[in-house]
Amino acid sequence: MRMNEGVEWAAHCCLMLDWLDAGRPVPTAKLAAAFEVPPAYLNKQLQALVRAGILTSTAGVRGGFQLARPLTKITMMDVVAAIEGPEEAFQCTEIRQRGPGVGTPERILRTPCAVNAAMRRAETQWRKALAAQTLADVSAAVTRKAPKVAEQTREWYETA
Amino acid sequence: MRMNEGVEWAAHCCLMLDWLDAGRPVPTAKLAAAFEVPPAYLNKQLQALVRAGILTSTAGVRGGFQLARPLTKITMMDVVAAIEGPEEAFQCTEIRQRGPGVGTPERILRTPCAVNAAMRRAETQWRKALAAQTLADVSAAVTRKAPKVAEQTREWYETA
DNA sequence: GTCGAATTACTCGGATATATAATGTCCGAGTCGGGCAGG
DNA sequence: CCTGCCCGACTCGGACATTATATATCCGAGTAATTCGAC
Repeated sequence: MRMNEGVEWAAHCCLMLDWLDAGRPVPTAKLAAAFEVPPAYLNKQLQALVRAGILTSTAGVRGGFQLARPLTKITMMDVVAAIEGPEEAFQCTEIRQRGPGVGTPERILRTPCAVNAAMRRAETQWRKALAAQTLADVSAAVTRKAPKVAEQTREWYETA
Repeated sequence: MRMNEGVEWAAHCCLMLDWLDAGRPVPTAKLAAAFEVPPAYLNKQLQALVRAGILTSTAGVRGGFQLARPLTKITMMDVVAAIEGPEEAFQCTEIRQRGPGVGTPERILRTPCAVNAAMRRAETQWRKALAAQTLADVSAAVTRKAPKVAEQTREWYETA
């Protein structure tokens, strides 16, 4: 069970877009250069963020990606869901009711699978923790340790 | 990010081993028949449970698998860790420090990655929720809805 | 009848294929900006 | 000098390879029960 690498990329890209505060779209190539990741593959992840409504995309010469809303309105859960999809990590296949059954199918279907319930309980905690943290919180944590990060990022962006 | 199907199998097998209360090892073939899953592949998952110290295995004619300790001493976290391995789902690759850097490497290495920290916080909640639930709890939840499950399971096992 | 050793069938365990998903690449459609001609 | 149109380059977007992981299978090593023979 490994999470897609794209989640990390997506989160960092959102932060960078906020720090740049470019006022205009930032192309994939710039972001890819900043993190040394394959541009085309990063583009694919950014597309997913657009579909999720986190970013907006602009085509054409000075095109690229922009934040669709402020970081305070984007949770870690939003980012993860955008890249990983909405489905749960644990997928109950109801093996309990297969085979030379224990109990009648009817009764089994009425009661939920306890293993599944336990898994969902844990996963709900995970999702709640992710939803409780906005990208603004994360950005603030970075700024606390490295106050000049936004300024330095802008500086690099304008020179490169 | 999908969890291995083997986790579901492993959890249900542990429950069944407890319900059977056979007093002797139960072979893979029986468990596989009960759930209609590929025997050889199930065997692989059970091996992982043995390596994790959740089950004990016995070779030979009347061999098979047994619980190494009571269900009260086995948490959902144990089962997940046995199948999925110990590593975290989110793996920080430190992309922030790659590329035409923002800030000096030295300073960056001193401060932890805030994105990673946020992810770990969520994942810790998940792990805590899993560790808080023992298989005994899960078994109790099943028994509450279907009190005869253990009896029926034994009955099936002895006839088949 | 009892004991012991060889045999045999059964089971685990890991090495080996196959299917599926994640990662990475490529090319076309669309669009914005700039250049150029005409007024 | 200003305005409108055309051209071209840039960017996104999705279709297409490639690699890694999960799923599934197979066969050998080892063991315990059973059988057979000897005492």
